[in-house]
Amino acid sequence: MSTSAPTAVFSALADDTRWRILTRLGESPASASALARELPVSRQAIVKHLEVLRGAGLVEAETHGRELVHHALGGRLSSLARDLDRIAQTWDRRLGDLKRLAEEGG
Amino acid sequence: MSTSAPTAVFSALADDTRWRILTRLGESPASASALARELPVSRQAIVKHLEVLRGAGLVEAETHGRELVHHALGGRLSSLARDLDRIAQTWDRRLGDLKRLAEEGG
DNA sequence: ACGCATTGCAACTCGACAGTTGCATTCGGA
DNA sequence: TCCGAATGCAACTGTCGAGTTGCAATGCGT
Repeated sequence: MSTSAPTAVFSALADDTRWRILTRLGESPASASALARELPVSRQAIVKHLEVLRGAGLVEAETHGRELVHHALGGRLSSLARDLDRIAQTWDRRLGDLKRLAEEGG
Repeated sequence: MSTSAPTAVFSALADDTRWRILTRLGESPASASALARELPVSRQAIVKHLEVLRGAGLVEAETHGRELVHHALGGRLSSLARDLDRIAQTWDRRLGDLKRLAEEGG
């Protein structure tokens, strides 16, 4: 069970440029060079970001002619969403219990 | 609408020590000194992490006697979860559309 | 076959931040 | 009142990662 630390995915999502790339790929697939033309960073920077995103399971690549086309994957994100929601509810429940105890029982 | 970049919250969640602190506070509230006794880092490190977490709306502090007791807040996390799930579904839907187009329509 | 665009590899810079240590301060309890 | 434990502030170190530039290699289209 368990919810081991999702910090790896979080780090992948924690960079602004990387987030722009990721959401951009959510609109439609694109190659590194294409992204470099749209965003204000070098192609190499984009390539590194794509490696990180792919390593985190947020992006998948596919060779298309001589281009490497990347697209965003929702799976990892939605499973993360489920985990977070579960954790959040646990916290709030526990906190509610404590507050109730403090008011009643003292 | 829009879902502006949630990278701020992500950065707050992207550190292992910070994640340990946060989930620990999800179990039960605690002061910085108490956390420093449980975790293998100095109190000052913990304090800085708590500031970051509080800045991200993930933690709230409350003075209790001479102690500053912190507890985890689920709200920010569950709203993030909702956003992520929505985004993920959009990606997968768009990707599905593209795949269908490629197969049918050529 | 040839040229242009694409990808890939490598070295380098620079700033942000996690973590530490030391010291001052404040405040509750015996 | 006095001691111990808690917080707060400040300076410093070291590492990690985002971004750049330059060059080599590969492959599609004409």
